[in-house]
Amino acid sequence: METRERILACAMSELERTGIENFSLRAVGTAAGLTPMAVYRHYADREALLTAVGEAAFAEWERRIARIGAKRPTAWLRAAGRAYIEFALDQPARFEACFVIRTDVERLYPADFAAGRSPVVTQIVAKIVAAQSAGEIGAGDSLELAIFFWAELHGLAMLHRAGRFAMKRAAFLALIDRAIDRMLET
Amino acid sequence: METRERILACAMSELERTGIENFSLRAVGTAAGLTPMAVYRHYADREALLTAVGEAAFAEWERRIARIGAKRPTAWLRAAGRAYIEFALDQPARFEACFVIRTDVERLYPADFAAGRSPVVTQIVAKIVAAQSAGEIGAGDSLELAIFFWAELHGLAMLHRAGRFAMKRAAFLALIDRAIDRMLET
DNA sequence: TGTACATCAGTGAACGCGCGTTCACTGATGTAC
DNA sequence: TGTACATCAGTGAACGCGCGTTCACTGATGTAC
Repeated sequence: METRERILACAMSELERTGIENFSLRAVGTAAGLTPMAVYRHYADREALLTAVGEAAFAEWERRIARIGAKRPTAWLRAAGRAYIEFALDQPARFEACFVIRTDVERLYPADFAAGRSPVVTQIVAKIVAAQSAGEIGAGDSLELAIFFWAELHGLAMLHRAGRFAMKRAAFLALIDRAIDRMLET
Repeated sequence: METRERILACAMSELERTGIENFSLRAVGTAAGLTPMAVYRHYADREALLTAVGEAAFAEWERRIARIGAKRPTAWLRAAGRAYIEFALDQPARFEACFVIRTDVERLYPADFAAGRSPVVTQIVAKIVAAQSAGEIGAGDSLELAIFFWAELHGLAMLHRAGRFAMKRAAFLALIDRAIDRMLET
């Protein structure tokens, strides 16, 4: 059904336009060239639509990670960190849907990650272990290092979203690179 | 004016109860034992009330920092990091008002911090410089180290808020302590 | 090939809700003479 | 000491708004015989 996907696409762009707190099912319908009520033909209600949006956003995030070509563990980690920030800068509402909003499907630290239920975190941990074996980064619980790595980037992204950085994009990305360098050099 | 302060106190607790996205001037008025309209006698509008709430929240944050007794720079930094997380855990809406919401008064990196316009960040930078002089932490741009320090804690707090940690308070605080240790040991 | 019927995407009016805000007002308290 | 008046905190009704959702419906398309 083509309409269903058009509604989803409009929902994504509405989300980027207005932010989650002003996300309106009616506006999505109108944006899709439909009566607001037609949306109900394809999604049970507002919440079902938001769930679909969240899943699509997460798929985009995983695509960004899959695109990373770097082979060396530290190079891969650098690229992944940068990808996280670029996702936050370029598609803030999708980023928010993935990493800021509470849902019922998010994976929990430490159990879900230790069990490999998050493909991305599992990759991060694997790269950290590989880098440790190669003596490129210091010792330490790899899962814990992964969450600290994630947290620092998440914090920088969130502070940026909160308007705390008066820097152009390039300067901010350079700052990010230095943050990653510092984390990996230990 | 006693009523004005009662309204502000009710606004704070309403904010903690409902979150910023459901914050309602009418509910505040009712909570204060007044007609919603009476609020207008004391605050120009919803936005003015929210601004007052933000200022009060920030004052509470500064009070938490002022309470730190530690003298050694690294001990002070540890205490400050822990205070940040405890603020986030104990008073999430106040934390959000201080560090998540965009306002027009937030200080910007790097200019405002370099100019000392944020008392807390200025203290953090001073402690980092002192710790560096004492050879307790490694070299590096002290302002940049301060923002990285802040960012990692902020990220951990935000991920916790997003429901990513399945840990009891004590275990989470222990994790925070290890994160701080790691940052300071470089 | 033509007719009868089922399916189903989309419509349009209407609902109740909570919101921020306005407005004219009441009624107690304080002040001036 | 008593009266007239101003001040001002608080009231209550009403406004318009956008929201999610319901409901009975229309009308095009596909299918069965």
